[in-house]
Amino acid sequence: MVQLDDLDRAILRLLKEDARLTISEIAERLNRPESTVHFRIKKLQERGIIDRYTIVLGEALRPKAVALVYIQVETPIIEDFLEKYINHIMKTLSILPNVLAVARSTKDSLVALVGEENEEKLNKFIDETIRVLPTLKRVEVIPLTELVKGGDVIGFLVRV
Amino acid sequence: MVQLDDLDRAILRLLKEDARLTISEIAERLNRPESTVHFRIKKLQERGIIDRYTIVLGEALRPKAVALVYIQVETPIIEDFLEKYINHIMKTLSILPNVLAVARSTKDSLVALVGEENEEKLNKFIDETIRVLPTLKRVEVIPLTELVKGGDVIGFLVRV
DNA sequence: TATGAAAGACATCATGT
DNA sequence: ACATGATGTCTTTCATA
Repeated sequence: MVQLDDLDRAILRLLKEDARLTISEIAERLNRPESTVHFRIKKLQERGIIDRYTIVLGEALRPKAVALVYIQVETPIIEDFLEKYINHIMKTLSILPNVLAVARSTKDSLVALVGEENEEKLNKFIDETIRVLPTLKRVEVIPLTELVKGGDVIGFLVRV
Repeated sequence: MVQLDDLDRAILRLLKEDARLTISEIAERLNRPESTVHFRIKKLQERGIIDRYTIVLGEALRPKAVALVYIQVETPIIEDFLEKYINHIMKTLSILPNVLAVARSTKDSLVALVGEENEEKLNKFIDETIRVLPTLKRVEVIPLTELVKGGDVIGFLVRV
């Protein structure tokens, strides 16, 4: 369904590294004419393969302590309530600036990626904002001490 | 330590949404001269606050089924071995294209974000590549069914 | 640090091979 | 897919406040 040839992939890889490369620079590196590179990029954008261009923020603005928080809620008698309650928690967490990402997991659980300046503040946040939520069955905190792959994902997620 | 004024933040927010906005467009939206906006962006880059420019890949290239895999290894007698073994696992996983991110957690655990076309392939991958690793104490799979905040993080992480 | 103006570089598009 | 050229826009630099 998604047809990409070597040139498309090469262009995407270069833009992923540095989206500010000029068409002429890309053309030179790949030994292709500028007009071709321009045409390909235009198509990649139109096809939605390039979704958007963005910046990654540097260390200075990234939280130093991050953790995944797995939240499982108590299963009520009425299942419809569970759905609404989980959605409510997710929306509530999403608003907070130190909640970098929120994802639904199973029927009765969700995960949040949280960040703070340091460990103490992070734990304080988890204790005072998450653990206090009513009718939780389980809260599992998975600290992330070192990012090996996807190392700058925090710089991508953090807001200013 | 990081001094950002309102103008800096406004510029960063705009670039985060769309890093291809021209200086003149940004200048117009913020009612500032182009040269000022140019100067600020230059400084933000020099200070490393803007780390880099990149693209987010669209739905077509994103894995449809993603999950966090929490991996805890058996603690051996010799602690030095634990360290080396965990590093080895992390490096091994990092090479794989459907492993989107890898992070160290505690002394004896790590987390991987894995993605595949569909659920079956994802489970197959986890079973055949992760669960088979020797001396694991616990493997916890947390499927991510819906990303509420940070929704395009997969498009940021995925490689071509 | 901020600004205005000027010069050069660039993307974009049309046309044709 | 590639080449070329024309056009308007953008970035970058610099002098000045």
